[in-house]
Amino acid sequence: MFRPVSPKLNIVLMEEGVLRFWKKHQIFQKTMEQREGGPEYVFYEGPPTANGKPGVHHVLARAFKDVFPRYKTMQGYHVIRRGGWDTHGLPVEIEVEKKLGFTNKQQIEDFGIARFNELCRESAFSYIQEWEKLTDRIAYWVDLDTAYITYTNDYIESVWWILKNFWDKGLLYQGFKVVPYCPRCGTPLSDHEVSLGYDEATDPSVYVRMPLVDEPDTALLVWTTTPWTLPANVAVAAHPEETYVVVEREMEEGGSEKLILAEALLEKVFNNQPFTVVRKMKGKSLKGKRYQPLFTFVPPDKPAHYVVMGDFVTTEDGTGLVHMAPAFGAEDMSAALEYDLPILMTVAPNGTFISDVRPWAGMFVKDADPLITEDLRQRGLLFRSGTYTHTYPFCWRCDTPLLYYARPTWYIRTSQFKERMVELNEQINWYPAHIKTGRFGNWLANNIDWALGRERYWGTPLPVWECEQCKHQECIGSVAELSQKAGRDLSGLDLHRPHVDEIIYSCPECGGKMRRIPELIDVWFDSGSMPYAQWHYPFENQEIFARQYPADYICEAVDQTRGWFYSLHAISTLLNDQVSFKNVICLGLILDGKGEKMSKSRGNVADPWDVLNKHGADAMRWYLYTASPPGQERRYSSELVSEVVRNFTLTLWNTYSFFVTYANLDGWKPDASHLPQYSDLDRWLRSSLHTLVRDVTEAMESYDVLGATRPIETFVDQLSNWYLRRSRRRFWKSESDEDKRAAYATLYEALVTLSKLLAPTMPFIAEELYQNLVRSLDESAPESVHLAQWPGYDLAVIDERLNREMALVMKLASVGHAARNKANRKVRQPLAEAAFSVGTAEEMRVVEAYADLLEDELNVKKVRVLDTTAEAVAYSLNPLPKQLGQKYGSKFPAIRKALLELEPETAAKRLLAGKPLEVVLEGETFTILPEEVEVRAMAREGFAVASEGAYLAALVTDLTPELVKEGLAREFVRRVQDLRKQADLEISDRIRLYYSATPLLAEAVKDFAGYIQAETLCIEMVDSLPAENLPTTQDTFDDQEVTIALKRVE
RNA sequence: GGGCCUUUAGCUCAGUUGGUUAGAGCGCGCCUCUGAUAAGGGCGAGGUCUCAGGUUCGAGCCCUGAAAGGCCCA
Repeated sequence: MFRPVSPKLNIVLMEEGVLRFWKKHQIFQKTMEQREGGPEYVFYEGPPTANGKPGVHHVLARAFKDVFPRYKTMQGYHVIRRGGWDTHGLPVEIEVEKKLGFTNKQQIEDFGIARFNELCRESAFSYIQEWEKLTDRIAYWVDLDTAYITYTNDYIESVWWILKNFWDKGLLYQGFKVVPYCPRCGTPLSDHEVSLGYDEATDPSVYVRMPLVDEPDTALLVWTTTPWTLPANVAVAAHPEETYVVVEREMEEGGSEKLILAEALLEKVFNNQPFTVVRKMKGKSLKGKRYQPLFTFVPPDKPAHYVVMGDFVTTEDGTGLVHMAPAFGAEDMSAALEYDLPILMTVAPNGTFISDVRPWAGMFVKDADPLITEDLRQRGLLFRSGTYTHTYPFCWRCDTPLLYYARPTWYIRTSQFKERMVELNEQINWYPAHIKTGRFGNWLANNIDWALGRERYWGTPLPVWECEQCKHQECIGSVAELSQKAGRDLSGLDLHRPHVDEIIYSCPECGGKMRRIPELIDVWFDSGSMPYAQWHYPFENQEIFARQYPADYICEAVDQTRGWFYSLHAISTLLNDQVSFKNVICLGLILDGKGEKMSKSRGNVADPWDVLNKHGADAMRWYLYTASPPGQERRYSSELVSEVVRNFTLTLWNTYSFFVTYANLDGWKPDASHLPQYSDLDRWLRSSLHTLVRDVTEAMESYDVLGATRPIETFVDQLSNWYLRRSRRRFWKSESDEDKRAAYATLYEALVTLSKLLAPTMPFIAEELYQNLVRSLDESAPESVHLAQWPGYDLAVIDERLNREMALVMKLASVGHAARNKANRKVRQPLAEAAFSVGTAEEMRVVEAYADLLEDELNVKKVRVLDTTAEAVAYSLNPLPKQLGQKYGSKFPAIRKALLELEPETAAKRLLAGKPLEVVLEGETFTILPEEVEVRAMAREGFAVASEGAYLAALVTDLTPELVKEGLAREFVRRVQDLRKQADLEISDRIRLYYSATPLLAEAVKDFAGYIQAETLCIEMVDSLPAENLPTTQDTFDDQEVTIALKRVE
């Protein structure tokens, strides 16, 4: 006996039961233990940070991460599914700062780095329980107990080892570069951090006059969106090849002036204001022209304030003359190096003006923009001011506008490995494929050195020590090495600030004091080090590492292209000269129901629990897998998930429930020793099933999640709405014959196979089915579907022709139903005949072969092929372009025309008889084969027909008295069945029927008594109403009245 | 300005190496079936496949250009 299954499914209760089962029997642990010794399948967890609540986008990533480890486990692979947590970095610091109400770094220093970092350590896991709960509920099987944590000493030590390796190869260097810099956080940002924070910004748009020294009343017209950089101006750049003009114009305040700008921008700058072009010249003739500085707060220590040449100057915006402040722009800085210009540093690291800039000293530079503009206006140097909206980078965490700012910082020479990174990327299988050469490939091809240093507190310290006196530098690659330098055992040392900073040793060169430099490293370097650091490699676990590197599979959202995907790839390339992951699914963003991006900052993050508590994890996962290709953006809402439940889960569940109900009634059990006598329908279902297994397996092998899920939906639909609907009678009939056993065996095989195919994607319902269908009968079977073997398929069972034939039969049934509808003949009324016309001789054979099935489905006494000679239909030919076009190319239109000009009746009959046609074109004879032309029947008037393409169904709708009575009997049965249901009878309960009916109906009931009794499990029919009070129904149909009562018989 | 992606029914999406009649689900209206079903079936309304060129006997699909939206980068 199978455990009885209600057709009503409470998904959430079912899933919670399965969760308890997994926990009680430690199934997850067993999936790892039982596969030990099997081939390794390597999965890397991209570590999230648990200092915020997990959202739907995390469910998306975790759902996709989960699929392949489960699939591979079922194939016998050993998959270590180690979790991981990213714990360092600004996101954590900022949360703590918020809690403490801090707004700048000095407050942290005052508070104490040790205390601050302790709070960071706690904060990093403030939502750990939420994460664990959600991970558990969605059945993302990842080992959180042994998860790697980036703040542990072991992890940090491995990172140090990697850095030391780079140091030894000369790949770490300290540079002075203009970097995107967050004045609030007081730290430069890496490029991938910058890329996280672009947003629309409205900045001032300021046109400034820079009067020439040697030409009275003539000024360079310069445009900028950052007035705050003007006090640091040292030069103006012009493009050597562009054409510049001197224009003369009247000033609003009286008098006239001459301005120099690029010719191409005249209209943009002056709009409709009048002006006269005085002179034209190439940009290079401006070279060296001196102008009066706008400000003199910081006196330059080198020659400055003249025109320089720059190829980077464009005539898209502005005036074609670019203001240069080397401290605040990368191009400005390179021009400064080229022309030996001074670098005026007017801004302090906290983003405020230094005291030399007297009027605005201490003011945040962006806040000073309007004051500076006003100052210029008052001095007559402002030509025009307005606003300019463009995309501008903001700090990805605190939203402060970034400044481009010259800072000393540490770099990794990744650009030296640009070509190699591009080459190695060729080995990676990207899903979707375009990321490889597109977004990721371009990013690698344009690689610039990795800005590694961070002037912060909570992170992996850069292990470089420097001598106070002689500036000698050393990189430390392990705790042991540091202990040896320090001359004491430091194995208990916390490798964070401020503790590491306290380790001071004497310089081997000069005996001075070696102190650690203040910088931390970019947190992305932490996560990119996880292949090594998660095992504390190379200090421990060298063998495990060898087996667990590189990864077979990783999966994250597309925003990790420049994040984790890059840091993994860069570190692996520089360290081992090989890839660190072989296959990667790169997920698209998740959007809300309106199609808008979900993000913490927008506050439209849907709570995954809303759906989990209502529709369950399986449905949520399934929706995410099937909604759209993984790389595409996808919309998400509770309504979309509920469709999954209605259309897929419940269909499957009810098929399962049906099977269990009837199998239990019949006491059926799988019997491997008995070979079933499969019917055509069974053979078709098995052929479809094995085709499905083949297709799903192939899709899984190529990381095609959509291909591994959508076909299952189609199969379940056909299983339920064709196989089962067509097979119901086989299960109902009272005798247990060969045919019935074959039906059970077929349905059982389908359900068990489905449970395995669904295990990686819908782990709950898969387990539920498996436990009842397999484990309840066979104690020796694997304990869980997730420990079972992935199903194989039998090519001998796959019958493509059968698949095609059944597709045709379903099509014909559909056309037949359409014909009934048109003729207004409900299905309960039997009809004498249905005749089909099909396109080819081969299809005619199919109609005959499946006549029984169609008769039953359409409730007609006879199904046959429409007679080509005797019956009143007309034919037309449809030359098939696919066949004929490919065969005859440009002659196809002429051949088509010739075919259509043939006498259709004669030609159609030849073709349907399987004989070729001949057409003559310009003296050339072409032989047209039957399979190259489709024959279409057309209905003549007066027939109950429906057609679709080449397929036509014609119904004989005349009713004999006998057919009418049979129809009435069916109506009667239906009323009885309704009554049984109302009376809450068991399916197998026997009944006694009492009825009273108008004469014609009464006659029909008597004539079809045997049929009625068999259908309704009635042991006796009484042609009168009972005295006692019994479940009763009364109804009128087809001009007949009836009252029915029933009594359950023990 | 550059790179990548997307654009097909009211909504969410399919659409095989190009094949003449572009599909499904949801929603809507009408009809129907049912002792597995929260369902199923049929019919209908709803499409200039974003636009313009080109290649081809034939283009939703290939090529060129444009537009709109998105993501990323300057």
